[in-house]
Amino acid sequence: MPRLGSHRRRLPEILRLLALAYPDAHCELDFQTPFELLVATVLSAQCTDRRVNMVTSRLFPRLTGPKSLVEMGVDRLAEEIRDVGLFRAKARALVSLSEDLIRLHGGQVPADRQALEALAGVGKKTASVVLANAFAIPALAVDTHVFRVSHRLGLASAKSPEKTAAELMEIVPPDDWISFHHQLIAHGRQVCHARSPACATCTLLPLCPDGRRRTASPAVR
DNA sequence: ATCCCGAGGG
DNA sequence: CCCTCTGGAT
Repeated sequence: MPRLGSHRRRLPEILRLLALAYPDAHCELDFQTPFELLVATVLSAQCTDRRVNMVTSRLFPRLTGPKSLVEMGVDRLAEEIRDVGLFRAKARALVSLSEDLIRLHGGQVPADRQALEALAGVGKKTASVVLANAFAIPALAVDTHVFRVSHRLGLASAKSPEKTAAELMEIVPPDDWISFHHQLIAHGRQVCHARSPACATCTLLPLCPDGRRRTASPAVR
């Protein structure tokens, strides 16, 4: 069995195969404005995008901007978003977030990482999603899928999501960050599952150190 | 039981 | 670093 080269040699092929397998990978959250995406992303913690979209399809028609959420208040908002789980914490975060937007940015969502991460309830992950999908600014959010899949592919070795993001941004061209992010998530959801990855059907198997380990015949070890 | 594109607080 | 917040799907 031939050895796998360094990631620098494998990366272009990995990017090519991912683009081939997931040509339409994109943000699965429904939104019309940066503010709607920000709200949807906060709601998406520990919850499927499908469920977030069910909740926001009821919520968004009644929102004009952050002012609407402040006026709605934590308790009423919590009832509206109950189905996404963590609803009290998320309602509190969304109202504080809306107050921050009004106070600091005239109710507009800033297209700037530092400003985004300074908002209540917005961390690196949420900031990256908003930058990439609302403003088309290259960002590489490392969520649970990106972390797991990039490690299995041997593209990253850091133990924290932040350091993993740094490793990936070092080797992936900025123009590919957004699509790479969506493709790794699609792959993580559909094939490279946390528990038992479907290596047998994975088109990346020849390029994946972990997959080859998993599928190697026991006789040779 | 375990998982879902997290963030804040201790 | 660990815990908590939370409900629905599988």
